[in-house]
Amino acid sequence: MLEQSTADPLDRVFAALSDPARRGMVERLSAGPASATQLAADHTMTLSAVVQHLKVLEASGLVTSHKTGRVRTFTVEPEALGPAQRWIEDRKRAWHRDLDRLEDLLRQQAP
Amino acid sequence: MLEQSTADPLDRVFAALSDPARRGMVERLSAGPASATQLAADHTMTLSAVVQHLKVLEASGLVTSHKTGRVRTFTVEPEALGPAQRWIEDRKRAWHRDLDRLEDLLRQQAP
DNA sequence: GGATTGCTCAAGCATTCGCTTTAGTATCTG
DNA sequence: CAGATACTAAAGCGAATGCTTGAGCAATCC
Repeated sequence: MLEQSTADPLDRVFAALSDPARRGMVERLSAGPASATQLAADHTMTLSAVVQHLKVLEASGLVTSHKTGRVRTFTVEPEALGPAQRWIEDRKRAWHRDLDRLEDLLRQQAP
Repeated sequence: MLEQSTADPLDRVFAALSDPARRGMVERLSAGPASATQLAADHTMTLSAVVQHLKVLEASGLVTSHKTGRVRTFTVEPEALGPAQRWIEDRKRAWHRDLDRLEDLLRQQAP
């Protein structure tokens, strides 16, 4: 059994995106796949730290990776953004629905 | 001078959304404003804890609040979701752009 | 075969997070 | 005025985060 932790995938996606370094890596990867060392070149921190960030991204599903020889190549997985995007859109929709209902009430109250 | 911390607003919005309790509060507030105690009723944790979550949400700009008498009322601020939504959409766009470019290359290579 | 490269693993450490408990301070209610 | 109510502020604590350093190991280069 793969210990997949009980957390909502949304938790992991939003948490992954809350770090500027990780967002940077996703941005970089949206322009095409890259290796860990290539990704590390953009940052001042250790390769070790970069790899740890990449693990967080992979755990969230935002990127996948496969190893060929000694280099591990990372690819962005835009599908994983879907739930987050949908959650945000749902909030906006719900809010507008509420606004409209309020307007109706006001219109009835003071016609 | 208001000590506003140097973090990117995106950091704070995504971080705020990474907690299910806080997302729950935003969902609740999308249906209309509510007080701290009303919001606390939905959760098993202390009012104190709920208030701390609400502070995080307010610091991110996702909600605002104003106090009348002894009750503080919270309102959702859907505008604050804009940057996050845009960031996500930009990623998807960038990725598709890259895909298209790749297809072009393949088409040229093997016509 | 020996050095270099690209990553992996584990330990350690300071900081931040998510909570609780405790102790207030206004505000409203009877 | 005596509660009860609605929050506020602060201290404390265990767990999670974001790093670093150091040590290793397989793939590649000369």
